[in-house]
Amino acid sequence: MAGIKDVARQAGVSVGTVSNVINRPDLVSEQTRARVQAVIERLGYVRSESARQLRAGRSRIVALLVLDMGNPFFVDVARGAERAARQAGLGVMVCNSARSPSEEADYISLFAEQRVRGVLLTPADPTGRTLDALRRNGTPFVLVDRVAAGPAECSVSVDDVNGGMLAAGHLIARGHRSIAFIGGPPELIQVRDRGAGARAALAEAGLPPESLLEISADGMDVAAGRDAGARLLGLAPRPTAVFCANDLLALGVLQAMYAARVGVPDELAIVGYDDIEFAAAAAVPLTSVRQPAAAMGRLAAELLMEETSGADVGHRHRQVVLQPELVVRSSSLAAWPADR
Amino acid sequence: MAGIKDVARQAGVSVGTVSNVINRPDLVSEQTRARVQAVIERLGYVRSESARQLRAGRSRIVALLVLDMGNPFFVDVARGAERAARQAGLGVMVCNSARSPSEEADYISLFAEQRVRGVLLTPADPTGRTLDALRRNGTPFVLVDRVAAGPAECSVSVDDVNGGMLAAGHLIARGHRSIAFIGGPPELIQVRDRGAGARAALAEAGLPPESLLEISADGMDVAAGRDAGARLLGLAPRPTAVFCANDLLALGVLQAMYAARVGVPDELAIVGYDDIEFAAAAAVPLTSVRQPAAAMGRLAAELLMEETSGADVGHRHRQVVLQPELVVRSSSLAAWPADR
DNA sequence: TCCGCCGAATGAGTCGTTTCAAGACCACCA
DNA sequence: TGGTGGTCTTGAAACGACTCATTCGGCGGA
Repeated sequence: MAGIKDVARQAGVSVGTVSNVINRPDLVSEQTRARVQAVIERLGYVRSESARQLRAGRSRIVALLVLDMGNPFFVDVARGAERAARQAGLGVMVCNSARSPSEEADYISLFAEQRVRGVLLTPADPTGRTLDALRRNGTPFVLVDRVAAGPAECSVSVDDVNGGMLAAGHLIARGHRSIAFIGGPPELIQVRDRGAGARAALAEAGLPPESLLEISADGMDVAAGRDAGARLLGLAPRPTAVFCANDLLALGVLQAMYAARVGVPDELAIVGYDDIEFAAAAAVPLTSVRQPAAAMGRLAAELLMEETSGADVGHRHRQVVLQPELVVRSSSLAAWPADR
Repeated sequence: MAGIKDVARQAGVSVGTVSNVINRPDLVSEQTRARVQAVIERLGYVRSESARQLRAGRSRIVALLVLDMGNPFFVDVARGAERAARQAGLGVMVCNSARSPSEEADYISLFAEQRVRGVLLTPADPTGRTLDALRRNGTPFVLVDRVAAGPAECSVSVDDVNGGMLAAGHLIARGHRSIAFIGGPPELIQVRDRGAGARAALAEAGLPPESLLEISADGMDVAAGRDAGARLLGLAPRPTAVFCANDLLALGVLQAMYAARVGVPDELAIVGYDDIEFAAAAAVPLTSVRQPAAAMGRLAAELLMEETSGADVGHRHRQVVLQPELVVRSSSLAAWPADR
């Protein structure tokens, strides 16, 4: 494979000049530039990124380490981050820790070897060892979908309490007075926050706390939702609406209702959370709370680039909190409450 | 950041010895090794991948360029490829061309700059310019989910004709004698092959060709499926079963049936294709034809590594064709045909 | 003719690692 | 004592591009 020296020799100039043709064309005379360009084309010369990096001391790559590549949410985060990085001439390397602390640690050391510009991540390791490793070797990072522990670190997250308020508020506005909240394992902060938001919405509307019936699912997947839906069906005065902490739970509930021939939304309104791609594809398109995933990715990348840009003036570590958005579809639009 | 020279100085040995401690520990005496290791730990030394690459002339990274990161199929391909590459000590860089030939071309030149070990890709550019670029600069590649044009190239693909046979054969075995096939735009080879498989299954069962009613959707998404489902509902003797070229189409049909209160599977059986993650999460869990996505990724990576391994002995370019698998769920299991 | 200036081109030095021929040291045997 | 073999260690030469102080050549003005 042709190197810069081959180009220089064939064009009859020095390597320095070839380098200038590529990186600072204004320093080179018109005709020299044309001649060198021609040789570059002819030889199919491609510069070696590793040599550039070695010289520059750091790479032009930002790492993005997500919890689950299969989750459309993170795919959107990746898209947002990629776009922002591209505009700044940086590449994004997307990696998947699959919620495994050991894979996460593997990737972190890979990143260190690669001398990446910085890391955007949602940590999988609850002990925080991952972040310590980054801090130790001085790799800049931005937390995604988590709030930073202290003011010396950047993070971008979403306001889950408000998300819960949006969902429950919508159901209340549609006339529902008895609402179930299907949450997953209560140790997940996100689930707790969404429930808290729902309670706040009830209180704000002047409804008694008993109007919200909390059902705890033993997971955050479709099967758990199906189980919870079955339990819901067994209740004597059945709630007229259900708010699920997650779209998968909502899809599970929908399955249970279909099997029991309970009409959605007329006999039971459903609101999910996350607005995953298939929320709109469900048998009854699902009303859901959308997280601004692409914006998170973009902001995270921008914070990182601000921190690592040459212009050292004034990067303040920030903890950005974004607001979710309610996407209304058929599953919460029963005809009757509007009629009353 | 500490370099190998700092380690050497502090440990009182030469850089060569430090390198040996890291890469060929058996050449170094026990006590020297321990001393050097201690210094490495203390200084937090991390070797620079770019310097290694520069020396080695090529990187330890395999690129995977997929059509659509949002598609669970490709996520599985990525997982398979990643696992195989990991075992061989290589990293995988997953990139998303989003079906755009220009983005694809951008990535190809990025890969060239990075001197990647090889590329696994599903080309987005129908003109084949992408592959020419790879051939020109001698980057080894393996086609994924496409059949190679000639015997001088590797590919891993899936037998779509057989997939169509499996789907239609299943419906025939369940007693259906009038089946609709909802295909997407006919210029897609995959769609044509799946339809051809379905026709072959009918012929094999001795049914007349009219038993298969072909409906062409103007897309491969849920909306197109909903439209096709509406058209299906308008038919006078309505088929008792439908085979969709894609799970998204099938979900769209399911939506249309739910809205029209046509029972699935009792009044209409549905079979999809791809077995995407949400096939099982649909209101009626969807029978579907699963593509061995992870196996494709693994095999593609293995073919590439065989080609690029130092052991030059006998890599024959191969075109591997894998077989799909039918996953039966509720959407095709009506009670009645079994009873007859 | 000499000086100074300017744009253009040069080429040596540098980045951090791996590799490899050569050297140092020791033990053993003849 | 000299030779031989073996184990460790060394130091210098790559790898390919970028940078920057230096040089070159030409030109105008004194």
